[in-house]
Amino acid sequence: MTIISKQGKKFRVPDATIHRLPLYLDKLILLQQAGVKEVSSRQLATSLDIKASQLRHDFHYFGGFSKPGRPYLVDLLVPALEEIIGIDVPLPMVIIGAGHLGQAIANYKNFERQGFPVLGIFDVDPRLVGLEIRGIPIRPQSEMESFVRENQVRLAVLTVPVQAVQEVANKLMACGVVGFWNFSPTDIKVPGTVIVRNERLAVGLMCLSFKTKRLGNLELFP
Amino acid sequence: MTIISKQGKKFRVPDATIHRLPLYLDKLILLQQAGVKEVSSRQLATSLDIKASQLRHDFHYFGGFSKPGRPYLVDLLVPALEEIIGIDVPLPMVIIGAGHLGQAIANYKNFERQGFPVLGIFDVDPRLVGLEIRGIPIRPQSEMESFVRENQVRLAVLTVPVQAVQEVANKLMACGVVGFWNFSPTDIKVPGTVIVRNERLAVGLMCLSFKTKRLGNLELFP
DNA sequence: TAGATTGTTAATCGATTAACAATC
DNA sequence: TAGATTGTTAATCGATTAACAATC
Repeated sequence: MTIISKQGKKFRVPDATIHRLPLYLDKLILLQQAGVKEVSSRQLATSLDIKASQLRHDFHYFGGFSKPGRPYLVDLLVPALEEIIGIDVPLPMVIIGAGHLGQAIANYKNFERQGFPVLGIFDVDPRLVGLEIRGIPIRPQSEMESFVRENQVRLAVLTVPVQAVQEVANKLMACGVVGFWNFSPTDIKVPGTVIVRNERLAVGLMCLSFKTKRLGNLELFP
Repeated sequence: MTIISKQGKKFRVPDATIHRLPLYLDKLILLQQAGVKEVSSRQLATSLDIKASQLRHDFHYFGGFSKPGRPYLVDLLVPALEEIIGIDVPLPMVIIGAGHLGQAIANYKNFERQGFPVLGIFDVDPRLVGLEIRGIPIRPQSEMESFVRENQVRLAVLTVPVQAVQEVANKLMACGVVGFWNFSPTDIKVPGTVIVRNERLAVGLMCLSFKTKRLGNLELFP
């Protein structure tokens, strides 16, 4: 659902395609680590349980990565996808809210490895301030704005209570933040120049409830 | 993407619809708490930033909840949606993996309130075993299977390392688990009689990267 | 060369939106 | 009654899949 221009040309990439790019990259990195040099769209698609034509269609948005007749070169495709996704250049982030979820995210080393270093963690609770998570100190919320400005942070993780989330987001936007990873179970209002990704965990849980409770009268293969 | 039969009739509910049901319920509970008694499809849809016809179309899968000419009654719709989603009856779960994320989920009181009590938490690390989270003790992984069997647990949260996840899932399925909330960044293989919900958090982060890095050359309103 | 495979367009499928009769 | 609103079907839109020429 996004319209972007690249090298002068304008085109639209569906959200569903954007969502699949990290999955492609993931599999390709596994192949690379296994020493595999070439992979066909069919092989890669099969391992992801999708159709090869969908994979090629997705790649086509970005110009294609091989020539007709030749499979993809893993060592060429990995950095190409990394650049497309944007993780070739680190995107530092701050975490607002040092509760259990905020701490869990701060503790997850893979995010840093994948290009998302946590520069700071902030909380209003004075009992949390001063604690360290993987060497990153929890700072008082009052220092958030100056910190974000000084470090030119563009991405913020929101793990604050529902009541606080809009106000926190407003402050952050005023300091230059243009992307939010929102874990609070509510939407935030932002202008069209800001990207929000909502992770409403409870929604996933309820989808599970809906489906598991119907397993008895589910028509599995129609 | 699910085919279910209800009262003899068979019909197919799109995943997109299932996903919206919790959002409807959420707004309706807010309305209920505010003392609102009636709400039209247009009001409810507008507050969720979707079209009223989509909301009515979604409701139509479940038979409709009002009569032509009359708006929806909040006090009638809330329990109806709760029953459809399945949270009218609690769905107890166990958490496998008491790392930071597992602990964060165990700590989140709202899941219990919404009908998903955590019966047990399990981990292989003897240093974690014996600790308590909200009164729920972390148990040794070796007790997982007997516990799941004895308590007839049907839903499991997987917050174990990638290498362990398939084996853990296999064991749990053998003990009667039919739903997985999988936070490990890998797919698990299950038969068609088991539901898996993958929460690959890194994917969300990469979508944010893709989009925020293109904000400069984004055609916002085409 | 023959078989395999990509890039790319066309066909199909499914989800969203519009329209409107029925009804309060 | 007139205006509002639902349930329900039809039209539209967008995403997935199939097909195939080009090419290695």
